[in-house]
Amino acid sequence: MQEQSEKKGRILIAAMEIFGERPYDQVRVEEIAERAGVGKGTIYEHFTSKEVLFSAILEEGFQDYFRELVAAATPQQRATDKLRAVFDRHLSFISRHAAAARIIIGEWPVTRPELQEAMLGRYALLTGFVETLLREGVANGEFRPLDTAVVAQAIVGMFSSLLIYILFSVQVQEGVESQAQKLADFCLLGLASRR
Amino acid sequence: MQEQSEKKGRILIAAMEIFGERPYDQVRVEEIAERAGVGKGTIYEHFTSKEVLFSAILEEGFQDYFRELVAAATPQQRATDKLRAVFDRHLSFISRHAAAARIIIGEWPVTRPELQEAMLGRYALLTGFVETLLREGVANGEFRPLDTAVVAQAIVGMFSSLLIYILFSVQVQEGVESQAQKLADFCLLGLASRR
DNA sequence: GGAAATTGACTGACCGGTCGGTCAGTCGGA
DNA sequence: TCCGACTGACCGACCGGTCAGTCAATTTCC
Repeated sequence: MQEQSEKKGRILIAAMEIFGERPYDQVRVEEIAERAGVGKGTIYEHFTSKEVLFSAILEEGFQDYFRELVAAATPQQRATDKLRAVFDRHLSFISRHAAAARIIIGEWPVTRPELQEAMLGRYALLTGFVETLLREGVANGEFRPLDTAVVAQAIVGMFSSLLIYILFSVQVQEGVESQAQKLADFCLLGLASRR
Repeated sequence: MQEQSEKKGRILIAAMEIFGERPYDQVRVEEIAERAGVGKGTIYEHFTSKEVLFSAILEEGFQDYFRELVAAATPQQRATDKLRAVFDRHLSFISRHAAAARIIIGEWPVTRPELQEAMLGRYALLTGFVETLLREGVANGEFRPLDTAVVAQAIVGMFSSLLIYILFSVQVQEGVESQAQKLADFCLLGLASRR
């Protein structure tokens, strides 16, 4: 039977959902198997351990996320627009993939030691990406001169505030889009070169 | 023996340290007992379960943190200075109490379901506090009119970026203080009322 | 002496990972 | 065309290790 990869996909999806719901130790492998409609043994056919499965999810989820952000920025001309588009896309991603987002973005500071290095690599990739946008803006005069590294980190930090907003719909009445736009506005004001 | 509370304190400290080092399930109660110089049973004299101990830490840690922020803001006159002082104090706190910070700030989006409500309460308290500073600034004209709720969340998000910076000393050469100052600058620029 | 505090050996639940068995599908030979 | 030996994906009952939490024994202090 050629279901192999199809089942592997189902396992990944189920695992993503469940790991997104509660922390690692509260997730039973058997439960993932059930949700994936698969025997427990089958999971070990594809992943050598629970932890390997978890880190596969992390990697896959992050790749999807990162790809989307990059794609959102690419078509734009001005750095300002790129940044705005990235904010939008970030928001859109976490709305569509709340579970994934919680894992790949929410776990930055908390990860298990074994995965820390990989996590930091991804974090650096993300801030690096934002930083290139900032540099671009500074280079062409859209933004004031600034410490791009620091601000890039700040922006990534704002991303996680949007994450929390989405996950828990913390107070605040209006829609989410306006939330993201306001964040972007606030951010861009801090960047703008005009006095 | 009246050591009760003294031992309880040692337990809390040890637990804080260890829970700060790695995730919940990788922490053995016995290990906490050892580090606290106490028998395992004694822990159960003070806390009915591992989870209760964990949530006690969360609460205690957050209270300390929050108190410090409030205290830092109080003596200042202008909202701008208050905000700056809060940034400083936040940084100072996470430098001094990395383990605690990792738990109380780093775990926002990831918490175990049972503790979620409490976590959200704390999160609301924190953003609420920042928001009052913003409102104050807006009221006396230091800041432009803005959606204080949104920006408050953004600022709390920036706090977590500083946390990651401290925890992992991600790239960036210069000292941490300047890091915090630059964040505050960036932030205040986005707030300033002057055109 | 004894009440209170402390302890750590012990127990039982729990769950990650294994492994022998099943069975659908394949294919060479009759 | 049919058969049956073979393959390997799939499964879930089971095993063994790991702790959280208990409690009888011990120590501490009055």
